[in-house]
Amino acid sequence: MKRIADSTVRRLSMYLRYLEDLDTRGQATASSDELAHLCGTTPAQVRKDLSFFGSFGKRGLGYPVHELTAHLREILGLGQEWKVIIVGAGKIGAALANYRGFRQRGFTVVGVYDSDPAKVGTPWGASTVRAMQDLTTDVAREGASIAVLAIPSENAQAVVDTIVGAGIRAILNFAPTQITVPPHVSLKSVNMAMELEGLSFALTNAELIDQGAA
Amino acid sequence: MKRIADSTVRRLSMYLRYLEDLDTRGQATASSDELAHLCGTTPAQVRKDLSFFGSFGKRGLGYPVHELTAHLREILGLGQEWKVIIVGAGKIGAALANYRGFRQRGFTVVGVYDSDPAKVGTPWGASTVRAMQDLTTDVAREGASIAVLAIPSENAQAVVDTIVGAGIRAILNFAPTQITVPPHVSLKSVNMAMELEGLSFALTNAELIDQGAA
DNA sequence: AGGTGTGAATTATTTCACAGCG
DNA sequence: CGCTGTGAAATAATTCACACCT
Repeated sequence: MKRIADSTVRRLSMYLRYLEDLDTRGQATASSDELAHLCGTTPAQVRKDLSFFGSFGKRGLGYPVHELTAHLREILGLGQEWKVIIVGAGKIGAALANYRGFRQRGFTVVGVYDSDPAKVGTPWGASTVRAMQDLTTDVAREGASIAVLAIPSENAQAVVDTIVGAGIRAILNFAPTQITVPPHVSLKSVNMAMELEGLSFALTNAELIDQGAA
Repeated sequence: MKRIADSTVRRLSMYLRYLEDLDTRGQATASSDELAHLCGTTPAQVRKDLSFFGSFGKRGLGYPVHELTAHLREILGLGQEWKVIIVGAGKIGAALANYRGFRQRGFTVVGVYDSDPAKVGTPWGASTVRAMQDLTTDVAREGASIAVLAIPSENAQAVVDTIVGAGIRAILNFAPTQITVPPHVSLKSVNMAMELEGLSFALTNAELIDQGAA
């Protein structure tokens, strides 16, 4: 079976985002052309992306919005609730916990952890910050499978080893450092410094840039 | 002149990150092999990336750490101070303003803006949150060239038009929506929902995934 | 007509492999 | 030697273009 590229998955996520909009507005069908325009890609790309997973469209008509929305949710695995822990009770952790889209898409934060004893026990939304020592048993009890890592780089790898040992199978890493995970664990990293430096590069070397957008 | 891919620039940023570490530790040279290992890429990739910009290495020896660090900083445009405004005085804005790497790499926040009258005037670090109406004249006076957009999707495009009109030439967008900018403006988007959904997809379709890492 | 689905062509990116220099 | 720099080869991603359905 053919492998799906990361870039494809990101676009699926974007299609879903806009299809939901269209669905709410009651639009029945959308063409690859319209979807491409909304998402800043090309009609051929839209059709190719979707065709990996089936034939959802009707020739001459376009894609049924409501139906395709459901399909994409299924494909992306959003048909279930995902339990998420946040490791690191700092500003980034707070921003994420607050993030509306989080809950909206079926991601539930079941615990926030910090290694700083001063933070442990302080209120955090409806709950309180917990100690790292509790993490392993909590994850097992709650059945959390995703962790958001919002900690400094210093001992990021040690923390990763702990949470992987606890049974976490996917990690969204905000620490600006390279971490490694076993093959059965998925890892995505978001690196602010890298993005900012990309902009700095673009401003400095306008003529060398691939394209102006992202 | 050959165009530089975005992926290349991201790796340069990563090389810099680790070269700085090595430099601090007093290591004089580093081979493409060592660098690749630290950054999770391949030696050939490291050499190809660097060779776009010059011949920095010595055959049989490797790359001079201190010198290459300086070169990369220059290439990435980090030789100067970049003035940054943050639009949206919420949690994400706060997390970013707080981010150490920000200042460290020569990015200075010169203003924080919000359209909510209740937030305008409230303290923000050493400064206070300012009104959107002040943005255009402030940007011109301060010479800010980068904006971080940490606002809801609703009227993101209108805000973009305003800040582009004010003279901002690079935008880091955290709003989970597609925005368009004129060709002379650089845009990078970070989309939490997309990352999370990528993990959800990976957990759901383990066998379809391109690779386990990022 | 109007718009999907898809093999084929194109373009971009990564990896190979080796000549050549210190 | 050891390791860079780089064309050439391999792979991956995107775009084209058109047969085909409604």
